[in-house]
Amino acid sequence: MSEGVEWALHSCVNLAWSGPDRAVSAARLAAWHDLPAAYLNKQLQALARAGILTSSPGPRGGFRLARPLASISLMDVVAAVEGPEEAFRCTEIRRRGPGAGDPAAEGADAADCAVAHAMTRAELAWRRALAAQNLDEIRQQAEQQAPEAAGRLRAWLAAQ
Amino acid sequence: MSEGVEWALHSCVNLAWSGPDRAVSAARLAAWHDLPAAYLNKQLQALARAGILTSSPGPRGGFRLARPLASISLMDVVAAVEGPEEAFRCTEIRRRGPGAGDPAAEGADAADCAVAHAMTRAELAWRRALAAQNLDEIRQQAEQQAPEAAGRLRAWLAAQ
DNA sequence: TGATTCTGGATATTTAGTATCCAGATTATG
DNA sequence: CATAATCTGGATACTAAATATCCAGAATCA
Repeated sequence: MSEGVEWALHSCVNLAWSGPDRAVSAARLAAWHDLPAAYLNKQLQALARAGILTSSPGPRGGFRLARPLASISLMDVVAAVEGPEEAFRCTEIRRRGPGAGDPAAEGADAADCAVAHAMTRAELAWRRALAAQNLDEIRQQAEQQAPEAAGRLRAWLAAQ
Repeated sequence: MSEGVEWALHSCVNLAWSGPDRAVSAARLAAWHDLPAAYLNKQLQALARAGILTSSPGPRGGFRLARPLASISLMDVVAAVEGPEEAFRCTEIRRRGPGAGDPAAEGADAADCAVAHAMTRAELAWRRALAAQNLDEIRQQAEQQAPEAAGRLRAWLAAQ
């Protein structure tokens, strides 16, 4: 799993803390946690393409949340950053070499590989668990641990 | 997820099909599905270190299952091949840059990052789903789809 | 004794992830 | 209108991890 997921999740919470009326540039979001600005910008673009953020160019431009945190699941963010591919990808080794069965008997509509089927089932459990958690829950827990976090971010943004 | 997981799962089922009394060399297991022998050997070594397979050198040597398929879960194999690290690893970006809170206030025993906590919860669901499935279930499903698979493998091994 | 095979380390190759840079388009501000 | 700030997307470079090969040593069987 790429680091971009961690950056994206924190950035979304930071955007919520920064308030609904201001856009925050990729450069400032990156500086807040000392991340590479140009690379974080790529992740934020992916979030914007996925409809999680909106973006606007120009002075006073930047990124902001496209919808309330409570309506953004971890799955939404992971899918936006990591893409649609499954972590386990079946390469159909059972169809290669002497172990490959009779191609005619199996045909194009052969049943799914039992190994791939089992791995996919586990991955679905992971996706369900991601979809069951939303960013507002994360924000609440983070605020319990550090109630001053939102205020510090807003103060720092105002001073930039 | 590395391809080694797919190879390892298929190889375990193939070892079950090859019968309990014979060891199969890495070279033959690899040839059966046209895999790189030396590299598959590395995965099999990992399975042996994890107690899933046993290995013996010399002529008539090779790998065999250390215990019944039904007592080997997908989680066992994935852990053996992929290692103990979590797919999502928290790099604690919240502690870097201006966004880092007062280090004294947080200290060494600071609460877990809310983002990491949520991602870990999803990963636990994945692990549970892997642990809930064993290799014998996979073998049974594969035999339903291709009842002749075990016989073909044994015949091919005998001809080697 | 010789052939077979695992073991583990060293090394090379390939791919994916990380990171930077730039030219173009858009927009706020003075 | 001119300037500066910012996103967009492509091109490119760098780094780390996965993939793959090779070899010397030890164990084992015939």
